[in-house]
Amino acid sequence: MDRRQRKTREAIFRAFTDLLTRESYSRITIAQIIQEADVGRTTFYAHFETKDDLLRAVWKEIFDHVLSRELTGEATHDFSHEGSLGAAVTHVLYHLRDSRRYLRGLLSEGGEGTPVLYFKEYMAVLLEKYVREAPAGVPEDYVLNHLVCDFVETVRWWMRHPEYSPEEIGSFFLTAASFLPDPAEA
Amino acid sequence: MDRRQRKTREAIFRAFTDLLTRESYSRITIAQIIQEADVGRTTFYAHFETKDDLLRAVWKEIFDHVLSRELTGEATHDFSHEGSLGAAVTHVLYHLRDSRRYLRGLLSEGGEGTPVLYFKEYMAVLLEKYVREAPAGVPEDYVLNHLVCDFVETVRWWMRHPEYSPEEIGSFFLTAASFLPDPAEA
DNA sequence: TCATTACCGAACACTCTGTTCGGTATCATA
DNA sequence: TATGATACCGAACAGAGTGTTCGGTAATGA
Repeated sequence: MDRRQRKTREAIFRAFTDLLTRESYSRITIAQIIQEADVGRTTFYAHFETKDDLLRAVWKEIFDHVLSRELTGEATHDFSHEGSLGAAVTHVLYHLRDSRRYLRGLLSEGGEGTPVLYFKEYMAVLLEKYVREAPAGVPEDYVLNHLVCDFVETVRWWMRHPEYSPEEIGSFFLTAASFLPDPAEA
Repeated sequence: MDRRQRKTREAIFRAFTDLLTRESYSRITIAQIIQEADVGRTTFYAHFETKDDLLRAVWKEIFDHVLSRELTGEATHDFSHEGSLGAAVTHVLYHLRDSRRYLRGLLSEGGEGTPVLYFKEYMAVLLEKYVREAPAGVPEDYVLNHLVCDFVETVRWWMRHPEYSPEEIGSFFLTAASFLPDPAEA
């Protein structure tokens, strides 16, 4: 990739995440981004089709990190329970904490606007395998949807209460969410 | 209230809810509303400050109905367990089903205006009193927030699966949500 | 060196919002 | 029935934002 392209792309990313620390996603304009990135309008649209496209790229980068845990040797957190739900959740939470600076701007929109959608898609894939047998009559996709939303909501709550550790937040989630294997038995 | 005002207001409401059956909230424009309502642009802004203001009014009307159950003698649904959580939830679900025609447009994707926010505010008030003691260490506002979001998410799921009855949906919610008194003991 | 390609910025067309203004129709009341 | 208040109308306007076009400049990599 051309060095110019790389630099421009990074400048846009940095500008966007910087803005997200101050403004919520929907309030950020392209004009703000290109001004902060010191990049021409045409250049922005050469890299991203829309603001939503840039958003998707940001989520992708976050979860590329999350999913490449075996590659990064940095044992920043506990892998002793590798494979268990608790470990998986905590792992994700650690990575999200690394992005907390701008994550708040992505999640602060009270509703279920676009910015949360990509997050949910990734989490659905991650949580799918941990769904235990649903109680009689409760549809399976209801359960998964329920879990994903619980997790997203937990993270959203966390952004408003950053004093808690990933482990604490993880335990809140596990305590709150039904339909999951008991942490002890997993 | 002036008859003209009443008619205009109702025309706008009807136009708005009609549009919500076809489009999601964020995609609806003022131009569409006034065209559908056959009302002048100036007139719209004489009644509502913004589109969000109209949204709030719609939610208010829904919950005015929900909260005035003792006034309406119509026993459209079961009040035998009046006061219990199960009855309260089912009651709300019945009323929401009456609005299901346009409710979907309010809950699906939402977007910038965060149409779900007002819904959550009303539900927070309704569910507050049913929160049981949270497990040790789990903050109380986390629990309430968790509950409200579970309910909203349940309704959202319902809109995509309208074949279920209010009672069934209610039981899904009660089964899924922790932090609630056991239906039997409430 | 040199063709390629990224970048630049100004201008443009388009959509949507919310306001202003002068004029018309309808209401409530005396 | 006369009259003042007020709701409504439409056209026009300012302002903000999006996404595109185009001719020119500069960096890249082979």
